[in-house]
Formats: sequence, structure tokens, C-alpha cells
Amino acid sequence: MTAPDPNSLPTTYDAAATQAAWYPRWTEHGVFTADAERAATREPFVIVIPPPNVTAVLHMGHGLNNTVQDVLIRWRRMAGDEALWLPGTDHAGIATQNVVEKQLAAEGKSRFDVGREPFVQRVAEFVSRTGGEILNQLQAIGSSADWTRTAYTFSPELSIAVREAFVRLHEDGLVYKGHRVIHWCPRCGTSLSDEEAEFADTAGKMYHLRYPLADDPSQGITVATTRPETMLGDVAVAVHPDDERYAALVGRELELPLNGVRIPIVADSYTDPAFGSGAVKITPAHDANDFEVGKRHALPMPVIIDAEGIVREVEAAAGRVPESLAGLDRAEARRRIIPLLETAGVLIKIEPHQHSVRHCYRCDTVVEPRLSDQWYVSMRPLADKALAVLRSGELRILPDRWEAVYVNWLEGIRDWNISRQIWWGHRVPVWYCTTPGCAQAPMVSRTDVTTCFTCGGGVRQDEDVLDTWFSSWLWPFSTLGWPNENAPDLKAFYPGDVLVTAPEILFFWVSRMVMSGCWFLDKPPFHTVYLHGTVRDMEHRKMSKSLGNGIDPLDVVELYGADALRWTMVAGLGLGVDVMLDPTDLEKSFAPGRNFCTKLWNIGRFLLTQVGTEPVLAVADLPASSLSAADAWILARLDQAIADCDAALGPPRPANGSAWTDAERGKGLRLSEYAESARRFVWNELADWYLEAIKPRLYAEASADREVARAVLAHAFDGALRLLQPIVPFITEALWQQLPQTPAEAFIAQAAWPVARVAPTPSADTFEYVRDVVQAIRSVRSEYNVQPGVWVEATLVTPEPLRAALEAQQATAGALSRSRLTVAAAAVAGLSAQVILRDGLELVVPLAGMIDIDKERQRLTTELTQLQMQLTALDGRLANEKFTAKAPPALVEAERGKAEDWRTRCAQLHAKIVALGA
RNA sequence: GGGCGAAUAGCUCAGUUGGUUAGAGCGCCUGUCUUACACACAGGAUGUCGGGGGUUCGAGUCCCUCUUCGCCCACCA
Repeated sequence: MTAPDPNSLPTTYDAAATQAAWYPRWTEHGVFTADAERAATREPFVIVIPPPNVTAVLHMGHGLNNTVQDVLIRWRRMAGDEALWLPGTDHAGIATQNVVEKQLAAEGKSRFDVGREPFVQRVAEFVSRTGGEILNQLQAIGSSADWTRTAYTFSPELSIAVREAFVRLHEDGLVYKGHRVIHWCPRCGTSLSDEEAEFADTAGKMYHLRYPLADDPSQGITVATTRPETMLGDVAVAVHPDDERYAALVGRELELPLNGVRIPIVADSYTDPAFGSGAVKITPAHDANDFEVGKRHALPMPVIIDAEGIVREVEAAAGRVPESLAGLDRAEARRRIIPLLETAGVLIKIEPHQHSVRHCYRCDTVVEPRLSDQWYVSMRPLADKALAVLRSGELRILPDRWEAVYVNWLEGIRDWNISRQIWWGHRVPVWYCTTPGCAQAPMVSRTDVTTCFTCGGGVRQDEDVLDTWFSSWLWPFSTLGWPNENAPDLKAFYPGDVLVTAPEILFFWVSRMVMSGCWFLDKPPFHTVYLHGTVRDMEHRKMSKSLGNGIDPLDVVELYGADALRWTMVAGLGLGVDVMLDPTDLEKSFAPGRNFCTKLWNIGRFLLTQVGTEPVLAVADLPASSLSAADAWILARLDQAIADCDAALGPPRPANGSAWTDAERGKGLRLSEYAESARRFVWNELADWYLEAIKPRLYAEASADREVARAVLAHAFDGALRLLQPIVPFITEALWQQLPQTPAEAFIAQAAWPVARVAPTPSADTFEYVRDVVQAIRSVRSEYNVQPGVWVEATLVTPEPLRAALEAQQATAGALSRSRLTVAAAAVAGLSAQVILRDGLELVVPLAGMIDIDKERQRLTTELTQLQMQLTALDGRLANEKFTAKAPPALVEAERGKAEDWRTRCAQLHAKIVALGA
């Protein structure tokens, strides 16, 4: 951390070099490493990463998600919390298995050709070779996660947690094996949960079929279906019990076309008499609702579509599938069955039909409802706990409109199908005795079972693996050592604080984590769920690989730097609002971030050359009398910026420690407001005004006043860098290391978050007048096209009470406006450009020989007209008794004062115009 | 079918419980290489706050309604 030669610093920030220099130093010094013991004496602040799929490649959604988390964790780390950001990956059962299956397919093989054990081995090798790359990519964007605690859902440690959870839920009577119709992906060869089978609106067709009565083919019932091939598995036609049209037919039999199977007509209130013909064909093995009807009426359940989606007589279906259709894929079977039904004379009509069809969330294949045995979790008791913590305020969701979505889902919760028929995942911890006749029930065990508990004979483990989300939902505590209740991390860091993710996985993951946390540890795993938006392109389409509209964050890092990427993510991030980026124009999206970094860099260069590295005085030690108006002003602005940033970000946790109050509930996590407050301070206040204002003092010979200026500038920039560190950690670290007051062997990444002074400087307002005057002179100069290099004369007419303060600012205001400014009691007569300022101030700029009377009159008249209109409206309001009676007194008083000031200004303007001659 | 959100400057968006002359960034116009910065500086222009109605002393903000987008949920046979 040696001071570089300022003159050798390039004018632009070298992001790549800075990133390469600082990230390793942070990790070497353990800056990101949380300490469980330290957490006993400070507030812990914990975020667990939404673990990306172990095979994932960083995309902009990760960029957004992880930037938000990093900003929060860096903020709290500086604020003195024991901050833990726990990273890791998810083994992603179906997704990862699919990747390896694709590799096998390229070799012309399926997983079944390879066999279970070798296949799992192959996936594990693949993961260990290429997996987790995304974690390195997260480092490239500056993520300050605690890499010493990196977790993996399929690690031995987390596998223990998975088994514990399964067994405990079983002991609680909440895990059971169910026989029902589930969502089946024929391509992935597994069942899916309700959440994994996504709806997509599809333009389909409705086929109307007429089934004749078995003993009187002249009569019949018309049914409608979007899946005509399923008619081969029909076991009944249901009508509503109160439907008089069909009352006489209930109990009689129909003959199924094509296979001649006889099926009964049953009465069931599931049927809606108003829909279509009011009669529904019942296919219990291939439709979840039909299954319920079938159960109620004790109907057979023939399976006519197999696991690969092939139509054939799978089970209890003898004689149901005509030879011409057997062995066909379900889609092909649908095409082929139409002409058959037509020939049989039962196809009444085909109509276009818009409906929602479920698709596999991993491969987009149309899901096939299928009767099978699966493991389920009874969710009702868990959901009730998750609802209770939201209602009590122990949990909040931002933006709060998602709370209603969360509640709605939990109130209507359905049991969770947790078994999958894939191979990559946690094997269901259930063993069956293989001894014929042994009465031993299935053995559910935390440890592997090798012999039957009853007969000592052989056992076989359940073939199924668990839903990936069954390990993810334990993430907030499985990563901390659970089920070991004494694990130091678990004791120190559970429950955590904020969960940052996208709304897409509110049900998949967030709600379930709340349920598991409440169930297993009696506390929700975090008090705040922050749902950020989605990264989209300029047509508002989600960025995706398939659309080709993505932006590679690593490209952005290379071209603009990680800080610029992070800046763009945060600065544009309204609460829960989508982030729009243009994949065809990176410059448009990321240049602002880069430009901002360059600005910071150049302020830093200025400091290095003008303030230097010699020690500076501590601002707290400076007597108020030694501060210039500009000094007082910038210190006040820094206090305001700190307050604004704190208000935008916090509070970090419920004030009473356990539950949010209604007043607190919607507050905080306004990242864009935080970014804007910090940006405004450093750019529009520190750089644009303060720095310019004190240049003469810095350029002057050594003096006490120069020392004050050095101290205040160094202090203000230090504060700015601290406020910005969470957003742009690399450049702030690089610059902070060069500040004269920075201690050796310290990092801004763990320096203290700034705190506003208790007693702000009262004289800060004087500089606001300076700004008014300077802006007015600049405006006049611009209007009369005065060349920038030319100095002009100017007189500031000042009422007595302000005169002394403003006389002291003559030089400063003059230098900033390139004018020889004189503060006086009265204006010098003569042709001049004149501006009326607030509080009785008048500015007179002679501009000898350049003034255009007409132009000047025009300008003043326009201003007078506008001001008079406003004054008239304001007077009207003040004359309205209802306003003065009902509006808050303070407001009325303020409006009166304003009216007076406007009236004075109007008079002044009028006098000027008269003086110019009509 | 049910629910939710959005509509504010050319673009992307702020606008906290109703209260100054509605803001920011980018873009646009004019001028400038002013010894930190042209990735910059200075000065400008730009809005019937989607339409209509209502409540109020006062509405971008609250209520009703319409229009247009978007999202979520649902046993649309």
C-alpha cells in the first residue's frame, strides 16, 4: 500500500488491474470470513445465497441477485455487524442429470445403458470437474461471500440434514406414500411437483365424441376432450346428479368406441352441467380430477400411456388399445386416432380451444398426468406456521404486494410430491425387506439399513430420489451445521436476516424455507424477503439463452469493470422493479457506471496531487470558526447524504429484535435511492461545488486555512468512499488506500460506516447563496455568449443582515463564476443584465457594451409574468378561508412567507423593467 | 375464471403518510480541451402525471370507471 506517484496515475480508472489487485488481498486477510465467536458480541447479519445450479453459468440474473446481496452484506459489515454471506451451489437433480444425459446421448447411449451406479458416478465426476465455476464468476463481480463456508446441497454434511428432515417429518406423521395421478415428464422420466409443472397457454383443439349406449346405439352421450387418445382409458362418463337431462341414463352403460369396452354412466357433482354437454369422460389413470371421481365410484384405473409417453396397454388395460395405435408416441397416437374416431362415426366436431397446458420446467415437454406411487409431505401443518410468522411480523416480504401471493399459496397449499424417478439426488431413506412373507414395514432411517429389522434378511433401498428442493428448503440451516443443534455456526447465525431472490421461486423455495425453518427450528430463517425484479431486454422480454437476448456479465466486467456492472444493477433498481438492459448497446447500459467510476478516480487524482499524503487534521478537532462557508456546507451535505443513505437502506432488522412493527414493515432496501443519494453527494456537491470552491486555498502557500481545506476535503471524500464501498468496492478500496488519514493495514471493505455529526455546523446556509449567485452569473454569461475565458464585472446588492457573510464570499463566488464580484448596498446605475434572487438579493452584471436592451427587457418581463402568475395563485389560496382554516398552520405560515418574498421580487423586477425604459 | 401490478420528459424510471414552480440518469440543443476529469464542465429545452368522473381548501398521490400492457393463481372436461 505504498503511495503511487500521482503523476503516473492514468486519467482513467483501470478496473481490471484494481480487481485483480484487491480481491485476493481481501480474501487473504479474511475480510469476508465471519466469526461465530465474534457474533456473540455483535449483531450477526446473515444472508444465504440462493444456491445456483452447480452446472450454471453466470448470467445477468445472477449478476443482479448477487450484487444486491453483496451491497447489503458489505453495508452491514461496515456498520459493525458480524456479517455472513453464505455461498454455495445446488446439485439440481433434474437439470444436472439432463446435462449428463445429453452427453450420453451424443455417444448414442441412455442412462439405462450405463446403469445406475456408473451413471451417478459419471454425474459426480462431471460436477467435480466443471461444477461450481459460477462461484468463481461471482468473485469476478466482487461478491464478498464467505468462501470458507461454501456449501453444496449434495455434500455429505447437507445429506445428513436431508435424511434428518425426511425421517423427522415421517416421525411427525407428515411423510407418506401416496397413490394418485401426478405430473409426469416423459422426457425426463420422472414425476414433478405442482410447481415444477408450469402452465403455458396453448392453442389446442376440443374434440367432441359421442359414446353410444351399449344396449341402444341409437342413443348416446356426447363428451368433449382435448386429449382424444385418452378415451382408450375411459372407465365412465360422469354427469351431475341434479342434471335432469341425464337422470334417466345414470347407471346404464355406454360402449367405448374403437375398443368396445363397456363403461357406466355415473352421477358426480364434480361435473359442471353448464359446461359443454354437461357430461365428462372419466380417465382416472390420466387425469387428476378423473382419478378422484374414479376413487369415489370404485372404478378401475387402466393405464394406457407408459413412462415414455407411449400408448400401450400398460396396466389393467387389456383389450383397450387397438393394435393400430399400440406403440405410438402419445402425440402420434392423437393424430392417428382422429380418423379412426371419424370412421367410427363418433367424432361430432372439432373446435379450436385455448387452454393452459402444463410443461416440464426443466425441458418444456408437455406433462403427462400419470397414476403412480410417490412420496408426499403433508403441508398443511407446515404452511400454518409459515402463515403465522408473516401475520405476526416475524417475517416480511418486500415489495409487500407479494405477501398476498404468499398467503394465497399457503392457504391453498397442496401436499408436496417429493420423490423423483431420476438417479441424481438424495436417495429416499427408506428400505424394504426382501424376504418374502416378512411383515416388516418399510424402514425409514437416518442411517443406511443393511438388514431387515425383523428377520435380519436382505433389504433394498427405495429407488426414488428426493426433489432437489427438498434439500434446498433446508439451506438456511443445513449450511450451518443442522441437525447438530450445538454447531457453533447454527447457534451464532440462525436465524438469518434477509433473503434476496426473484419472485419466480417464491413457492419453490422461499415459502418452503420458511416452513422448514419454522418446523425444524421454530423460527423463520430470515425476517425479510427481498424480491427483486427480472433482467429484461428493451422489448421487456426476459433475458434468456434461448432468445439470444442475454448479456454476459463477464463481458461487461471486461469492458466496463465489475464496479460499473454493479453500479448499473443498483442505480436502476427500484424496489421490485424489473431492470431493462439493451443487449445490443452495452454502452447505453453500462457507460454511466464506468463514467461514475472515472469521476471518482479523478477526484482521487486531484486529492493525491493537491492534498497529498501528508497527515491531515481531524475534522472533529477543527474549531467551527476556522471553517469556511464551503467547508461548513460540504460537511452538512455529507451528514445529509449519510442520513439519506441510512434511510434508504435501513432499518436492517426489527427494532424490537423479534417482529416488524407496522411502521417499520415497508421501510428500507431502496437501493436505487441509496445509490442516488451517494452519487449526488460525491458528484453534484463534492466535485461540482466544494472541490471547485476550495481550489484557491489548496493552490495557496501552506497556511492554517490550507490545512483546514485539506482536512475537510479528505474527510468528505473519505465519507463518500465509505458510503459507496458497498456498490463499487474495488475503486473505493483503491482510492481509500491513498487517503492521508487511512490507517495502514486497513481495508475500506471493513472500515466503519459513516455516522452523521451530532451537532451540524449552523453556518452552512451561506454557501447556498454563493451557489445562487454563481449560477445566476453563469446563466447571464451564457445568455450573452461571454467567452469562458473572459472575466466580467458583477455587483451583488445585498440587504444589510446578509452583507458581512456574503462579503466574505466575494472571492469564492467570483472565482466560481469568473467575475470580479463586489458586494454592495446599492447597484451602480447603468445598463446591465440584472437578476433578482431570493431574500432581497439583486445581481447586476454590467457587461459593458454587450447588453441588448430589448433582450434584457424581454428576459425580465418573462420572469415577472411567470412570477406574478404564481403569486396570484398563491394569494388566492391564502385568501381562501378554508385553506387558512384547514391546512396545517406551519404550511400556511410558510406560504405567507413565500408570498412576501415573491411580492418583493415582483416589485424589484418591475422596477428594473421601468428603469430600462418602456 | 380469480387476483395483482404498471401507465409520469424522446428512453429507463423516482416521486415516503395528499401540501412549494413534478425530479434523476441517458438522449437532445448551445458553448468550452477552464492546470482532477471531453468517460468532462457550464448553460438550456422538453411533461393536458393513460382517458373520464368523484372526494378535498388542495390530487401525480385517495375513491369509482374505462383503455392498454404485464405478471401470478385456478380441478377451462
